Amino acid sequence: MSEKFKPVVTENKSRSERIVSQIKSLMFEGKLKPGDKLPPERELAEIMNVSRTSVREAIKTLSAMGLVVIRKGHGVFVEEANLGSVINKVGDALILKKEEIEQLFEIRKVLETQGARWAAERATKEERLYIDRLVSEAKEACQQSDIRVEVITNHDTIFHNAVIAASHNNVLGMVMGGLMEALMKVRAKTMKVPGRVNQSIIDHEEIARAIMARDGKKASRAMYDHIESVEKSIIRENATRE
Amino acid sequence: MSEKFKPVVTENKSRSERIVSQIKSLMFEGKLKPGDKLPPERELAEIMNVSRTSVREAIKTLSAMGLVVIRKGHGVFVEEANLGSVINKVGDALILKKEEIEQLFEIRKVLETQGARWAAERATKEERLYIDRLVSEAKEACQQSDIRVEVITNHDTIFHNAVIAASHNNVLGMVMGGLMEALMKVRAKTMKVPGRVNQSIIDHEEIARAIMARDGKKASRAMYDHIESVEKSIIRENATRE
DNA sequence: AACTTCGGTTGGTCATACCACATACCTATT
DNA sequence: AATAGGTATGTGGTATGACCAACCGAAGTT
Repeated sequence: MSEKFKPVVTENKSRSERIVSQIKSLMFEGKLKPGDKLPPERELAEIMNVSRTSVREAIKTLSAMGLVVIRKGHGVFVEEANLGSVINKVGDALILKKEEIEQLFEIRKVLETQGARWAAERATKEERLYIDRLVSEAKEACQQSDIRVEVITNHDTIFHNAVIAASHNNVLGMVMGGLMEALMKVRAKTMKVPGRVNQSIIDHEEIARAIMARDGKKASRAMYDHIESVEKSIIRENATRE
Repeated sequence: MSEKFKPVVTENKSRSERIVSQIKSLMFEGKLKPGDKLPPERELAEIMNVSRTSVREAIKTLSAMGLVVIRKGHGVFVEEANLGSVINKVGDALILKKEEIEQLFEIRKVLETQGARWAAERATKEERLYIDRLVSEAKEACQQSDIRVEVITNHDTIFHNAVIAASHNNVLGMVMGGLMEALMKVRAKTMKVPGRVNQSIIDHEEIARAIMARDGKKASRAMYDHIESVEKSIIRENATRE
């Protein structure tokens, strides 16, 4: 039999894919709003006339895309499909090759530098005070002898997030969130470099001062220096192993 | 029973999740490179001592994240991890709020401006010539009367991608790919604004000239002006509706 | 030589059973 | 009556085993 007798409309989509687009459509049309609970898998399978397997695979896909959240024993719930939820998932998917770490820092220098500038220019009084307090607390905590690395790492994350938040650009926060998550594995090690902790605190102090003074240019510059300093530590660390 | 008697290591991960991170680790360590073929599902299930179901759900997740591509009758193959693929799949359901669009453009100004600068400084001769040729072609195509909007929109995407690619920072490419995907829907409309097409071509020409001349500062500035010009068109368009 | 056929590999779907977690309700002990 | 404990039920998670559908390549046919 020759080629041309094959069915014309192939309908290439698999069943689970069709379920995915169907549910996405419902969300787009507003018939499924954030917070809504999807019918149980078994029920959904019956309604759509497919096996539970297919339904599960569809839901698994939607979950990986961040459009729904699965809660064992409760059900499947619709998530808000905003830029954030999507980009946040990106961190999971991002795998950093060693040569990409350098490029990531290039981006950080650009984005966080600008973020610090915006923070200095736009932060409310509360935000500025909060940032300042963060640094003070870290400085104190740092003087205790039994200080653990996790605490500092944690502070570092909070500090950077606070600055980004004060920049009043949510998209920036989302992007940085994704990138930092990807960098996490690498960064945990960084703080162990001798002197790194103290240097970071000093750097943060400088940045905070600039933001308090609402000096965008200075904040930007301080952030740049800080990131470059951290970068050198990480690159050096990573060069030793492998 | 008091809190402290709970098991210390909860190991919350489900089996499929564990398989996902296991495979991701292999990719991170370079033991699975793009193009590599994963063992068949049945085999994988046996190796890992789990059911085929779990393996399939794991692969489904990896696929949704864009880390692998599934080819029926062939097998599962490792893909290069790019941020765009994730967002790409969410596509229709993504809704950009107006304020997010503004913030997105703020980020674009920062990132693409820097990207243009890097492109001017780092592009190879071939890359520079390619960018230049792109603009020439678009200019010609633009003079035809029966020119369709899609063609120009397409050129615009290709041009911006080419500049980013010439910046020699892959991470930047991934981030921008994701962001632009999110902006797509909005942008398709922009080109319909009277005069927008011609203005874009002129802008691109200016950027290309600066890159050809390896003038980072000029390229950066030209890109900034271009994006700001596009932004105004989009904001104006979007303000009219809703 | 060109085409067809067929068997094996691999992902896709189905049906069923059972496990693990969460909640609400009910029971029995105090 | 108050509370600890169990139990029924609803929900997602996993395991089997069977079969379907796309693909490839080798063997067979014209």
